[in-house]
Amino acid sequence: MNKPLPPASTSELMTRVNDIAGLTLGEIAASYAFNTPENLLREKGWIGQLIEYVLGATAASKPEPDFEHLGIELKTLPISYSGKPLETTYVSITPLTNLHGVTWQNSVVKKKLSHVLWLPILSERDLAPTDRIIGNGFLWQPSTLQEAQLKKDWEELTEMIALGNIEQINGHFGQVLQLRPKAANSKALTQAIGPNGKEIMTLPRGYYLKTEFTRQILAEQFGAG
DNA sequence: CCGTGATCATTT
DNA sequence: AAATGATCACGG
Repeated sequence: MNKPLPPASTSELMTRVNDIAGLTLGEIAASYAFNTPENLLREKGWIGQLIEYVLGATAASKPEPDFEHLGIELKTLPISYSGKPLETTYVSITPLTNLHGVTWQNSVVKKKLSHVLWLPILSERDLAPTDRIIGNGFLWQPSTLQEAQLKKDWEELTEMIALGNIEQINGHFGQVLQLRPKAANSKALTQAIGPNGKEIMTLPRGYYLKTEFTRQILAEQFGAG
């Protein structure tokens, strides 16, 4: 099977999304000769990469929306049998230096989350990757309230980073957006601002959406209860 | 090392 | 069980 081309329009993209709903990852992987691992221990991003391929995403490994010409970011969302998110959702790497002039409006987080294609995947751990089931994908843009929540957390976290307090931040900061390590391992280091503006080296961090936030997005789309 | 794709594993 | 911290693969 040839590599899928980028969808020409949003409606074509959503047609493809609807076409794969209900299929297992094993079924679509077989269609595209995509290797399927026994587990995700060593290929944690496999599901996202498979879906990107099948839908014709273009911006792999680039800090751009997955569908550049459509301005849409693709996020797979692992869900439980009861339809709740199983994991937080990675958004982007966290800038730790050169924060002068950075605002919510021009932030990478706002840019990334401005238009998202959520694709729930029934992904309980007792299901092998090949047996996991693709759900109903949908387009989403943050509501006024959601954006206000994101903005508040982002501004608080960014201020702490800019004031040299990165080492005080842990995963419990933020109502909907949190900061957590995002690195190869705990020995990876990157430059950051320390106390008194002194340069320090610290673990690279990423922005993540908490599960309660994505649970609400699913509830709005599919109905609570 | 950075940034993409995330989930695993341990702690609470 | 849920939340936080640690980790895996890959292209550049």
